[in-house]
Formats: sequence, C-alpha cells, structure tokens
Amino acid sequence: MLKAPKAIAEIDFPHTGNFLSGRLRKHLNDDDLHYIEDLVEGTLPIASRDTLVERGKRIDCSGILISGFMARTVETGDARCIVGIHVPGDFVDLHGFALKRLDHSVVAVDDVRVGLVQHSTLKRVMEERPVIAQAMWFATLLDAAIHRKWIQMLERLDAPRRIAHIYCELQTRLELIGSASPRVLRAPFTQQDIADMCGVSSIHANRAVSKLREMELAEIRRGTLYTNDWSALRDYARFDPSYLYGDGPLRLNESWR
Amino acid sequence: MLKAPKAIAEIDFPHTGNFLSGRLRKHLNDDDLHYIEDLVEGTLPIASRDTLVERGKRIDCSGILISGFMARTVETGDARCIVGIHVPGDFVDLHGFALKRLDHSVVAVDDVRVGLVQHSTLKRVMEERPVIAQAMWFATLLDAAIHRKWIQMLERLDAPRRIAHIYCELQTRLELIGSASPRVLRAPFTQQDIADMCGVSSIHANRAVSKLREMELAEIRRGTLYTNDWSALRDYARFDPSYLYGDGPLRLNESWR
DNA sequence: ATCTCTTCCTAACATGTGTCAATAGACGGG
DNA sequence: CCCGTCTATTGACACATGTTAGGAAGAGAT
Repeated sequence: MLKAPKAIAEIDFPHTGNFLSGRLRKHLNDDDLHYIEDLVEGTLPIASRDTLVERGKRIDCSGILISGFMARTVETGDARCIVGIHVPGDFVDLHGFALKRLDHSVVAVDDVRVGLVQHSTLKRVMEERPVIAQAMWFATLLDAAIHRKWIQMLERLDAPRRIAHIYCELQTRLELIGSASPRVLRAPFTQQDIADMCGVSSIHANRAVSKLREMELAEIRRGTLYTNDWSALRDYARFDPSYLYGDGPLRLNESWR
Repeated sequence: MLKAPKAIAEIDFPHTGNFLSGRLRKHLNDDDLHYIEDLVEGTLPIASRDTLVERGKRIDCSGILISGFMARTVETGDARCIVGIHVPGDFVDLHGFALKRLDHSVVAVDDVRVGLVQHSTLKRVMEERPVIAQAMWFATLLDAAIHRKWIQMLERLDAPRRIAHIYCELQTRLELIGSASPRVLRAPFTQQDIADMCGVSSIHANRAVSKLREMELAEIRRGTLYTNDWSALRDYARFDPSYLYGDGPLRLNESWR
C-alpha cells in the first residue's frame, strides 16, 4: 500500500503551489493556507480506477485531492459500495491519520493528482498551529454532514432522484471551489459507478438515467451531465445545499470567536 | 431552543460523577476523564420524544448522553429520517460546537439524562488540553465511520437485514460501554422509529419484524429485542463490528505515538 | 369496567427494483 | 479495417416495498 517514501519517489517536483482550493480555504487565512500547501512534499498522479489507500490498511501519509474525482468505496463480497465522492481540495484520507485503520478505500474515478502530507508532519503542525488542527476537524465534520445527507437521500428518495441529488451535490461543491461550468458537469462515472452510489443495480441506474432524460431534466452520457435547468433538477431531487455549509466566509459557530 | 442558562436552571445537582462510560473513555486516562466529567455543569432530564437540540439552530452548550437512547433526526415534509442513534457516553451534539448551525435534530427516544457542557468551556479545554481536543475529534470521526456503515447498509441490505444490523450495532455499542444484556436489548423504539431508521414504511417495517420472528432469529416487541443467538443474527445482517473500532485499548494510529 | 389513544398487525393492490438474457453501441488494439 | 471488450440499453418476469384501508391488541385515563 501507499508508503510515503515510495510515493515520493514517483512524485513530480516541484508542485505548482496554490492548489489548495477546497474546503479548508474557507476558514483559514492566506498565511495558514500557504503553510499547509508547503507541507505537501509533492504530488502523485493516479490513473482512473487505481486505489490510493485500501480499506483495512494503516497509512503514514494522507492525500489532498488536487484534480479529478475520487470515491470512498467498500467491497462487500461481489458488490461494491460507494459511500462518498471527493472533489479537488478534499483531504481524502484524513481519517486515516487519526483512526487505527481505514474503514474504506479511496479510489480514483478519473485520472487524478494527489498531494501527499506525512502524518508525522501533520502531528507536528497540529501541535504548533491549533487553528489548523481545528480546520482539519471541521473538514471531517463536513464529511460527516455529507454522510448524513446521503443517509437521508437513501432513506427517502427513489433512484432517479438519488442520481439527481448526487449530481446537484457535486455541482454545488464544484461551485464552492470555483470549478463548475454552467450547463455541464463533466465526470467520468459509468452507470455502474452511479448504481454503486445509489445502492441500486446498474440496470436500474440505466432506467433512472433514462427517466431523467425523458423528463428533460438532465442528459447523462458516459458520466457527464448536461442540463439547461439546474433549478428544476434541484427541485426534483429536493436538493437543499445548506448541509454543505457553503454560505458565508466560514462556518465557525460564533461561540468560537 | 436549548440555552445553557435555562437548561442549567432545570438541572439536578449534584451529578453523581463517573458517568462518562462511553467512547471517550477509550483513549483518555482517568485523570483526563475526570477532568471532562468536571466540565459538566449539571444534568438535564429529557422526556421521551422531546427534542434536545433542533436542526437549524445554533447552540452554546453541548450534551453528553448519560442514560437512555437518543436519535439524530431530520424532518422532511411529512416524513422523518433517523440518521443515527446515540447510546450513553456519546457526545450528542458536538458538531454544534464547531459548525455554524445544526444539520439535524437530536431527540430522546427514551426518558434520558444528559450532561451539559458550555461551548466556552470546551473552547478553553481544547486550548489547555490538546489530548482532549484530539479525543473529541476522534469521537466525531467514529460518528462518521458509523454514518458510512449506515450508507452501506441502506445501499446493500433489505429491510429485515437493516433492522437486524441496527440492533447488532446497538448491542455491540452497549457491550463496549458495559451496558449490554446477554439475550435482550431493551429499547423503546416503535415500529415507526425502526421504519425511519431503515428508510422503509412502517407497514414494511412490520413485515420485516415479522420475518425475523418467523425465522426465529429475533423477537422484537415494543422496540425490545429478544434473541437466543446473536451470532446467527449477526451473520444474517452481515454485521462486522470492526467499524466501531472497539478492539484494543484505543484507536490511535501508531504514527501518533 | 369503559373509553380513547397509540401501536401493532393484516390484506390487497400499485409501484419500485432486482435478475436474467440478449442486443446495440462505443472504444481501443491489432 | 476488424475484432474484442467494456458500457449502455431493452424486455420479461420475480421480488421488494409503498399505499390505502381496516381491524386487533395493548396502555392509560376516567
């Protein structure tokens, strides 16, 4: 599995800097952001379908997704569950820093680039810069909030609405990092990927995609979604973006200030 | 909604001490545990079906569940989702300490008792005792791991297996805090509660409970589960407790030591 | 005891979803 | 170009689940 020395051996130097466009940016100042970016010892390209970290393993470095999409997956017998999606800027395996072993794998669903940070470095930073420790905690709290929304989605929505909801979430998360396009969400998901996110069979995912097409809400071809009316799609999926805490410059409870 | 002054006005003093039997105990020493227990300014009884904190609100104190069960809920139109269950020892709304507003409510599904800690106190403690800050982060990481397991469960299991899985999880969590009984799990869930945890209708929850009864795996009456064979029930639900990180004295990654 | 309310249970039918089988389309490699 | 492979699509049927309606059983109040 991924070990820092081996990973660093394959790394492209130097990294370009200022890649940390994701959620951490929301509650850190530029000084802290540059500080985190300088922790990254290099970047690692990963081919689509390859695994960055594997369930059950222990790791000694964590990754920040720089470009492309990754998925949190769990293999269960013959089936595969996707329990979450990562967009650029996400700390993809920060839980592996604190938990004894990983409860899920992180795999590329695109050709991606990941920035690597050694856990020993993170540990030092947490002691030296408490504000960064808090930011990392908040990042994992946001992950948990997204998990809870997926639970709601799986408990209450049918397959077409689940697909619509997942794409609405991705579009909003891309908007928050300034990477969204107005009418298209480019993603290389197969219908099997979509099925694994929604907890349905791939045949049924196909039916659901067809239904969105017939309703003229969205056209999903080879993972890429085209729509003329995000608003209609959001209404159909009953999507409320507040759980992504994207409003305002930060999401600190005022009692912290 | 819950405000510390009002809450404290209703508090029973003094609290008995040594109530913190939950997950925090796993990676703190006795000194740190007593330190946390002394933060609790008093305990608040809450009647079954009453709400401790409500989705969308901001709070200035957080609660540790001392006795009884609570549920994380989200109301969606006419329906209600349950996205997680709390057992004694859980910090039930720690996310409200860090996030700007709550993404879900926390309601009692039993007559419960909650210990209250002011956020200003937590903030001070985090600065003074980094090990406690880490423990609180780990507690929320474990919450996230449980959320991910619920996502898997909803994506892959049918209704009877979901019910069995939820009870297996509760039994294991009660074992970890030393509150489990060998053949019975006493809980006051209605079949509607069970349905809201599983994302099915209450009629279907009834069918599923009946199926577990016919298969002689478990008898669930008025929320309380009786079984002669937890092992068979776990196999049926495909329950693997490793996601609860209950093995060993702590769940720190060795890179922290 | 009776009443009332909640919860539990059953039946019947409609819809959602899984499974199997088969075909068509897209893409990359010789 | 043809070919093989992966992906997308369709149809038929079985099973899972939702919905509606109604009735039975339990708990608490009077």
